[in-house]
Amino acid sequence: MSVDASPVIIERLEAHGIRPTRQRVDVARVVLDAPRHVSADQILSELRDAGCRVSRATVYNTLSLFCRQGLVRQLTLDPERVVYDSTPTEHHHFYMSDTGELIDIDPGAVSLAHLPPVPEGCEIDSVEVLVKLKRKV
Amino acid sequence: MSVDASPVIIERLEAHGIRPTRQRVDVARVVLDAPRHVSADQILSELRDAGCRVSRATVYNTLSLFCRQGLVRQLTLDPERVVYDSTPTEHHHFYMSDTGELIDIDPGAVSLAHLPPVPEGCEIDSVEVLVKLKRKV
DNA sequence: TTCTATGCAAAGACTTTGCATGCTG
DNA sequence: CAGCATGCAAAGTCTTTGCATAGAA
Repeated sequence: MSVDASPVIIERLEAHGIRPTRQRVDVARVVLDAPRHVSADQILSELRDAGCRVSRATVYNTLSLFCRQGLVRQLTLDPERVVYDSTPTEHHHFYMSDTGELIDIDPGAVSLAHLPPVPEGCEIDSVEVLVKLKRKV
Repeated sequence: MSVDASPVIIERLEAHGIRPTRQRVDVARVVLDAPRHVSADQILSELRDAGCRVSRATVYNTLSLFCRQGLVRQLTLDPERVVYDSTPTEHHHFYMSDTGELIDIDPGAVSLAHLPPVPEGCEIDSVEVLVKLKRKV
């Protein structure tokens, strides 16, 4: 049920050590085609709507595989809205608390002037800034 | 089963429009006594260990009430670790991804030099910085 | 007394797992 | 052919809900 051979996507999966099966390519096409933030269920619906035969379990398994291999990142800003981010590199977010909508912020657009000393024996892995927004009244 | 009258806690609940029942005071004593980050289940265990009679449902209800009334904040940095933060005012965190341990960072200790323009029709509600840490090798 | 809170168990959402079948290399 | 991926349904986790009882003002 592959709509498109998607050589770019296949290469990208292989580059991350992921064997490009039909279902994985289908999931990748939904998640990776553009920078976006999608839930597992949303991915399943989009795939089903597109006529792809994929089971729920496979979507979950595939997403966690993609996470492990660094293709996507899991974001949990709200327990009700676990979402996969197709931009796996460090960046920041605007977050609309009411709608759950997320907008990426380029890491270059934010600069941190100070940070407190890091606890003993640790080093910084990443710094993420979350800007929560509300509608102007 | 109130171990202690806890007048300070009772006043604090009342100041937030919360009627100070025994169970609520018990939950508050666990969560609010010091700055900490605890899960619902952890709270229930601590209460049970202390000999308090509280049901799981009441812990959940009480926590969501405390959230609504601005006494605590819910943090979800990891879908596996939803946690309540007893410091409801804006601040930042160090996060040990491996253990889930959280350390508060005073808002004064971080300064953001730049932020990109906020989307049309919105204004900033809060800015949160999350510094993920890993063990130094 | 009247209204709200509590407790229990059942229901619910979301995610993972076990195992047989099918596909990939 | 050997091994990994998939699908389905069942099991798990965490959280919420419904309703009768108990408690607070």
